[in-house]
Amino acid sequence: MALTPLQQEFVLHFGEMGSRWGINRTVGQIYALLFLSPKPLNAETITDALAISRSNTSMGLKELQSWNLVRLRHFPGDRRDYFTTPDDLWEIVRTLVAERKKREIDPTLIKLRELEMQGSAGDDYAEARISELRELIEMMTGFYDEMEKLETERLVKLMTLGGKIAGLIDKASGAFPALTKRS
Amino acid sequence: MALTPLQQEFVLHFGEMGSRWGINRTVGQIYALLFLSPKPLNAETITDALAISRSNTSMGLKELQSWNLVRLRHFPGDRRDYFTTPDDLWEIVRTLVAERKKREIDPTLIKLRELEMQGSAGDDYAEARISELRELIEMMTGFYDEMEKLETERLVKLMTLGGKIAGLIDKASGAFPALTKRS
DNA sequence: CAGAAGTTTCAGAAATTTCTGAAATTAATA
DNA sequence: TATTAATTTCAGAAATTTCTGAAACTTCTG
Repeated sequence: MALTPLQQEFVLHFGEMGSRWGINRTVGQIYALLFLSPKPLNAETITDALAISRSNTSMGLKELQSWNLVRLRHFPGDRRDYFTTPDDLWEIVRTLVAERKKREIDPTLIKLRELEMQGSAGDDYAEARISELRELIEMMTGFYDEMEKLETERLVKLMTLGGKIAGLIDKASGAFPALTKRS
Repeated sequence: MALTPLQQEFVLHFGEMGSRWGINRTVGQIYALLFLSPKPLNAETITDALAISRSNTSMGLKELQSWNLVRLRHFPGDRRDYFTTPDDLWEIVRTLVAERKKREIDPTLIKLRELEMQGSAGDDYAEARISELRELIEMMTGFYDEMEKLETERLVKLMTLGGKIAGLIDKASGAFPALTKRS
């Protein structure tokens, strides 16, 4: 399968960005290719579209599956595995955020709680800083949990409220005088 | 400077997480050390606390400076550079998010716009997908820009609104019947 | 200006990650 | 059950990233 110039450039960009996103070039390219493909692709097709080894494709797909970023499909009379990305971009974003939280935040939250439990015998500053950090992360992950629960439609509304957000917050929480415009 | 067991474990954890966060072990460790230190530290002190080479410390600090994650301090009669992290954790989070956006999102947004400009001659599906992705990222970065503008106090309120958020959104945007409880 | 103190640069060494080809494994079909 | 097709595993090769020590540079001080 030869790539169109548009696909080509998109795929190469995702490959290059891969390292900044915590995945490798191949994984980025495979994902990009699937993302732009209207039909599910099998490993063989991916291998030759990207000019990589068959084993590299296999590992890349395994990695993408561990991120829940691809869906497996089958066709009657063909026993090869075919892969796609979800049509719904919001679903993709939700997965991406959930997985990054799991890998980048949760382990640290666990570690911070551990460190607080075991105490510190006189290292008061460090203990306070760790505890403050743990609280902040808990607040943010709590907020994330709420966002996660919202239907896409509400999420879109929230995101497009623009300048109205500040006022809303104030109304919802009994505005703190110093923050309101009048007085 | 010998580390307390608490500092030690925190520093090692941040070192290990470094690779998942897109920085290297040393950079993670230096940051962790500064974060827990009540006083600014100079390069020499960092070097021996972490048992790394002086040049590695220099590179790590440079990297942290490029992320705007450390502040430079000086003391009278001492011409060495001393480094700290901000006391305010919210400031740290804001910086972190801004820098990650700059490195992980902005280049892709630019690339997507480029690809849309140059068109595609018949690759309709890819073109539609790219355009949809670009729109979604624009919506999210627009929302980020709004959040970014909020004072920390309002941000905290928003994050701790809990279950009230859905109702708020509905009220603010003339609730969509299908989403409200009544009817 | 000469020397000392502090910092950065940089080429190569060390470590780590990614990728490949070959072999092994799994599963379907004859 | 033997054969074929598809996929995975894995040891080592290749590429990349990180780290170090030595040299270069910068800035201050006597």
